Amino acid sequence: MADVARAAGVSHQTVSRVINGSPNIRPSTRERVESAIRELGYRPNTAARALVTRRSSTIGIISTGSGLYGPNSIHRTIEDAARSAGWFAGSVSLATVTASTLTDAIDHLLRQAVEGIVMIAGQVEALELVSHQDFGVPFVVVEGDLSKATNVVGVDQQAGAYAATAHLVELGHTRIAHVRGPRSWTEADARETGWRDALADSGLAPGTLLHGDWSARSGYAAGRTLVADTDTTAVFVANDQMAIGLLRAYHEGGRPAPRHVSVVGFDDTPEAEYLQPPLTTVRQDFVEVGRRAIAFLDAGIKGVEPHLERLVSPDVILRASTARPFRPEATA
Amino acid sequence: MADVARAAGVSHQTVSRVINGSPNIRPSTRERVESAIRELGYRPNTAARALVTRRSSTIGIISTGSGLYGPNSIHRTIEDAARSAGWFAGSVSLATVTASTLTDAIDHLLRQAVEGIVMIAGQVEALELVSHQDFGVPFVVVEGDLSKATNVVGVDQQAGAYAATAHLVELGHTRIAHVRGPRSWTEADARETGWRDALADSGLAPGTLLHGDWSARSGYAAGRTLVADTDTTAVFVANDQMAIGLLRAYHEGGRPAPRHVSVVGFDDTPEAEYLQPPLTTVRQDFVEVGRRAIAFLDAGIKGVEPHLERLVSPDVILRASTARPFRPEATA
DNA sequence: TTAAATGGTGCGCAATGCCAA
DNA sequence: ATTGGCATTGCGCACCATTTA
Repeated sequence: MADVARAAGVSHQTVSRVINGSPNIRPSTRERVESAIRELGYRPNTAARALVTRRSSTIGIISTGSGLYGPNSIHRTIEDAARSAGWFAGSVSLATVTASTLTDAIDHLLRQAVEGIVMIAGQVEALELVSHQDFGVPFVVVEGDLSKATNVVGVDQQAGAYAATAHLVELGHTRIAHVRGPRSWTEADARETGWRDALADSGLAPGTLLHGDWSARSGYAAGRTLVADTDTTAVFVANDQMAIGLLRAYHEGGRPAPRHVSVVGFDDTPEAEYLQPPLTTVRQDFVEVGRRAIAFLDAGIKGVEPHLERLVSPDVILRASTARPFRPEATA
Repeated sequence: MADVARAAGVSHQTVSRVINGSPNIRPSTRERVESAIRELGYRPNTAARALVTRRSSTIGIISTGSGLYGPNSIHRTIEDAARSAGWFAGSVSLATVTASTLTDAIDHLLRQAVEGIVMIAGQVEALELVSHQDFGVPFVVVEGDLSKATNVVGVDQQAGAYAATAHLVELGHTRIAHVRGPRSWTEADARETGWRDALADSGLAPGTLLHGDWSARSGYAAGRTLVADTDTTAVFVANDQMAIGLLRAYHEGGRPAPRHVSVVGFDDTPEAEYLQPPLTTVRQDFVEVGRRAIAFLDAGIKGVEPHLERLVSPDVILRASTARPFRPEATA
């Protein structure tokens, strides 16, 4: 900075003013300083600035559930939203979520003096661990459960599940099963609740409930079980990956969708449209979720109230994996 | 730090020595200082340290091709490897790669005084843009082309494609088509070359070559074209997502795999095993790629020669989407 | 006594904010 | 209304002083 000041014939202080857009600078001076900056290829030293301002302009992102479509997509959009808002985003991806890995991750970020943390996690353990602590910086949880933590931003899972189930009901299905996500995920709980509520509101009894782990493998296992139950004519699966496995199990079992079973997924992964059959699923607007996560964090850091809804509403995307129930007696 | 020194009854210098693991500290003193650190919840100020050491301990990751399985997976493993190696990883995800978005991204990172940059990009434009410049910090390209840039780490795409094609040849296929990735991606080029070489080495003429864009949609389009050509009995598809679309097109066309066509993908996404039929594909060891990327960056930063292979060898995973060619005349 | 081990002092890193010119 | 000077931020290093074997 001293070099720039010398080149422009001003004090280093004036250079600082130009950089920070102070209003009280004569245009000619500003011009001189700016051209000196350009010529010298000068870049302000972030460390020095952080030291004196006590602001790092950095936020941390903790992401869990790597490999899954949803968390991954959200991670990207949050990074992007952070950069647009002028933050430097540092991230930590956790393969497994335990008290110790999570604590380490938070510690890693806090050491870097992040001004806020966004955690993408739906596991109950993670939520409980962070909700009882104060890290000294704003903390926003994405895809968690509103009832389990305070600063949550995400998609209205329950509404999405409700709409997906309602779609199956409208088609005329009366025995609608659900393959849910793992026990410890709040999203899995919310989707199950949506399914349950939609059935109750239609006067239907809950169908079979099976547990998966989000993987195609577990969806396949669930499908193997369900395919034997010919009373069940529709399945709401908690994510697209499991739906892939389930579709295959039904196909193998000689009862392919949508003729023998209607299937709805959740996520709308890019390939959902090209599965056999194309998958009816629930689309979540991850870009909007990312934007809101950063908006909430921003508000927390600035200490103001954010005026934004916490939950984004998802949409059901209709495709060929759902149809009216097949009634052998009707066609016979 | 002054507080810690006071609490432990030593000078701030001694505290600094303890934190940085200086050998010349009496165990009892070290113990006193450490407990003071714990009690006060003291965390060294990264900015101050960076200022004086002129080292940020931060590296930058630029990732392109978000949404694709490969780049996403690699991103995670690099982040993880970086943290294990003591680096703070900041990342920038680029939705589109142009000279300006890439320059912005690099600038964003350089402003944070990153000590090195890892770029996950296979697009020729990106490689060309960075290979003619010196950013003042080590720069490693992941998944690029060894011939296009110097510091490249990745999977041996060509070998993987060669093995995949050779597998089809061994099964007895003689007309083997290829659905490649977009024109501007070096990985797409390498996979095409591997396909071409394997055919040439077997004395076979190249089959039909179609271009896709990595999406299931484009694979579906390619499949619609290929399914009409009954001479082609096998297709090597440059990634699993396109293979999904292609499988569907063949299914719709009444020529399902593996009976009428053998299909090999590339990536081994988690759901590949549960497609209809389960997809034979090429698995890449992303964890190893991430580790090596950081190892190379580390070496570059320390100014030493890395003693590691740049390319990781992939494996062909055999599943049900490939089989011996179907010969109507033989069964008739 | 010498040599090794340990602790203390003050400066400088690169920026910003306040106050004075 | 502009511009400059001085103090300040938290830490590490060079250097010096002191204790211990």
